[in-house]
Amino acid sequence: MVIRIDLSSDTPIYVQLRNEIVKGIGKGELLPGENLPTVRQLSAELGVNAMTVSKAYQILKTEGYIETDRRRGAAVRAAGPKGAAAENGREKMESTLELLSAEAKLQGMDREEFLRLCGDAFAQMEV
Amino acid sequence: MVIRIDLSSDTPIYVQLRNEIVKGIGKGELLPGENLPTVRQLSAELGVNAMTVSKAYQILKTEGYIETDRRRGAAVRAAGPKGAAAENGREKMESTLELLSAEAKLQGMDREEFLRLCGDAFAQMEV
Amino acid sequence: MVIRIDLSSDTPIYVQLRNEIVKGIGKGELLPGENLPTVRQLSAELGVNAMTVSKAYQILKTEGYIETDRRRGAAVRAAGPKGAAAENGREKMESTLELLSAEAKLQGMDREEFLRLCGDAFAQMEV
Amino acid sequence: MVIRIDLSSDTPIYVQLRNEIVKGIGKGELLPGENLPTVRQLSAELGVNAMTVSKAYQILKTEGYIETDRRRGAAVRAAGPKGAAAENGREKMESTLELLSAEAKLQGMDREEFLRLCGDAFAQMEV
DNA sequence: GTGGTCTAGACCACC
DNA sequence: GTGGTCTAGACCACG
Repeated sequence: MVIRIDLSSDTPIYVQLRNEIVKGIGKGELLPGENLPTVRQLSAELGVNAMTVSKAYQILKTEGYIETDRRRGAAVRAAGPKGAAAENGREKMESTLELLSAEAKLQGMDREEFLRLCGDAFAQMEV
Repeated sequence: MVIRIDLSSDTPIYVQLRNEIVKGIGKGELLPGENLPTVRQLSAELGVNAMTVSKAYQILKTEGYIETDRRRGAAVRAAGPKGAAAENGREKMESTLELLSAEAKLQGMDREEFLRLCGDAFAQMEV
Repeated sequence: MVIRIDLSSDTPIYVQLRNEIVKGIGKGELLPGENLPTVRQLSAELGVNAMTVSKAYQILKTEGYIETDRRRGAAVRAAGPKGAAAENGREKMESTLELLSAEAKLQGMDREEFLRLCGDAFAQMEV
Repeated sequence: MVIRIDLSSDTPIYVQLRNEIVKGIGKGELLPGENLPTVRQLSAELGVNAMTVSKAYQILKTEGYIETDRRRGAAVRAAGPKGAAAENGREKMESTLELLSAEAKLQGMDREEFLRLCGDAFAQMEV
């Protein structure tokens, strides 16, 4: 799986990392039960601080996307995200979609075009 | 129009403000040409510093959502956002939707449900 | 002569006014000795405060572009701008051109293209 | 690189700073990838507030002249200014040149002299 | 140590 | 009265 980080972005690196991994799981590039690279591997590969990778993993763990086994390292959780995180996610998702809708409409997009964009995004998760 | 700010959020106040106002314009709660509250009014109402509000207005101005007439204060721009901001917005929007899709799918949502959510969000802009 | 003012611009209206009139004189749309509209006429025509127009005229007068006769109002000065203003203008002009050159180059323009742009601008003054 | 600020000028300090840095990049005094002084350094050196410097940097960032890496501070962007800023710049540049031409002509400059001035300015960017 | 955010309060230009 | 600018000083997130 390819992880792309933009060091000059304003979103923190550990958040970018978290997002990229969530996308990777969603797309099936990382399968349930599959191991993630170790913190050291990934930090070396991306040229970022190990603490940054560690922080991303920790968030993914609290959100229930991954679980860590002392012996095997981090692996994608089979059961999917925990209930609590999911509920929070729902509200946040609606709020984000509301903002996105507003921006889309004000750029002249109509309902059909916006939904096509949404559908295209979701389609990437179904391959 | 009601603006709700979460002082304990990790997203900066001026970004929250910017987002709320974009939503307000999108929903038609703020009509083209309509005046926004003055910087001082809004800052007093929200209990934040005037510079914070000013910063939000300046961003909205460079994005082309509003314009400021030295005589009347800030008002919603009739022409809509500038081309430049719109182009950047497209890529960002696709990236956000990709992440949202991944999160949605991993919470067990199927395509239909996700698109319904998207449609509901956009519907708020069409009232 | 047509004067176009952008009320939502960040450059003060009286400066825009001053600039437009200088351009007008340069282009020959306002001939030496020709009368300018009265402050009241112009302020009414543009829908701006009379004091704003007055301020622009005052600047043009100190710069030596126009002169005011109590009986005839303001008129384009035959002799052109005064020496002092001209000297100041020279330095300022060089500084502005330096900035413009930098911006041009960084946008990928080459010398030839930049000079063509400069030549085109000057050509408007020679019709 | 030497940065000179005129505290008594009517153009805001952060704009002067932005302009000086753009000139510096154009002249090659600041090379692509090279680091700019930190906000605190520069603010101390110039005797202005850190926020003022920060504001200048933020503008240069949105214009695409520099980028900030959370680890190393601000650095000159290799790719040059973003397309969006470049487009706006073109119109503004033509308008400025038009005004400059008028002023030049009214000071008695002829086409040849004006173009020499323009050429001299651009030459500084080609050393 | 870096930039980013926010505050409280002051002053100014513009209209 | 409006937004814009600047200050001095504090705190925080990030890495």
